[in-house]
Amino acid sequence: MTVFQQQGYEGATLAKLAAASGLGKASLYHHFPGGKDEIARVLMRKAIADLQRLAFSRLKGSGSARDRLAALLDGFCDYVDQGRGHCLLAVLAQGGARPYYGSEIAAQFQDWLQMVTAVFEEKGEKPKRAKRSANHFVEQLYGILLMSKILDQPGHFQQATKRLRKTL
Amino acid sequence: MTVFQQQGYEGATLAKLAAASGLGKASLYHHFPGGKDEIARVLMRKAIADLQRLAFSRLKGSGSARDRLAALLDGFCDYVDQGRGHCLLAVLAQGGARPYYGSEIAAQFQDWLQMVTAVFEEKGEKPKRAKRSANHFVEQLYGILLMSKILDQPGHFQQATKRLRKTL
DNA sequence: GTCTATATTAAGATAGAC
DNA sequence: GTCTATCTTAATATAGAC
Repeated sequence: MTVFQQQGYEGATLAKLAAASGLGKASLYHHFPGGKDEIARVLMRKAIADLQRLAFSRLKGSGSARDRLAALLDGFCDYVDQGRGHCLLAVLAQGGARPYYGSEIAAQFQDWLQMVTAVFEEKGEKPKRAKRSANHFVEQLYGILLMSKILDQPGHFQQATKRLRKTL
Repeated sequence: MTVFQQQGYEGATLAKLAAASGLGKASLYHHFPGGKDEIARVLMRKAIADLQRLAFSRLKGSGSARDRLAALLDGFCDYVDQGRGHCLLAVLAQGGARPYYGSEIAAQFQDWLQMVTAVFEEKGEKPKRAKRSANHFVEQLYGILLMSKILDQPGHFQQATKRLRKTL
């Protein structure tokens, strides 16, 4: 997972994957006969499951709408290791592998956006505005993550997510 | 430029660069003796110059602070071809090539953030708050761009930037 | 300046021993 | 289930003709 997150699909060579896993290349093919493509696909589904479990599932908790959005934000921070890590879904959706994995990722984000939209409606916003708020919220999560990578300043992610938390 | 934007550093092979440029591989080495690394570096500096010229330089215009921020936003939309293209700087800052190009990119974004901060101070915001506003603004630009890639819906970029324009 | 041809290395992938 | 060894292809890079 780390290799794909940091190096992207093309940069994640079997040699690096073998080294990172502690196995030989042939052993990787024993577990993943489909090779690199299968490894990436399994990791993509794991990333979806992780992000669902750590972040978006927390919208279904008890608590107020505001608290559940805050819980989602906290879960996202955990998922990306407080800005030190990446999101594999964002990585795969941007690079040359997008044609192979993009549609499944897009469909998942559409689901998640609907979940967030429902929470903003709960807060009293009308459907159209709730949808805009949901888009804005998720865009902020990924905007903060991306700018933290670009600026490469420890603390930027924490400051920006703290700022976002206040606006909820 | 397009090949690097779409395929990332590792995915941008010399064969693809040759095909896209209409030259043979050997001709690319005539113009760029340093090979792929030199091509990427030249393109990175061109991307900085383009983004400066199309977007951030417009903060220095006449007009109100609000109008100049809107001009920056419009310039950014042009730079990324209304969401259809990528930003090479974001691509290089995220992938495996980050150790080689990241510091120059980070320094440039620090400069740009300072320029945006100054405009928010002009709008009457105190230094601390102006810095937060500037961070938030640039994060939104890149958050919108990234989410447009993830969702892959024509129109999402336009809708989101229109929404952002209203909040200025 | 551009090309063909080629050298060299690394990548993805498989065979078969243990 | 893991390994060494190997195959095939593709990648970076260069030589040298035109």
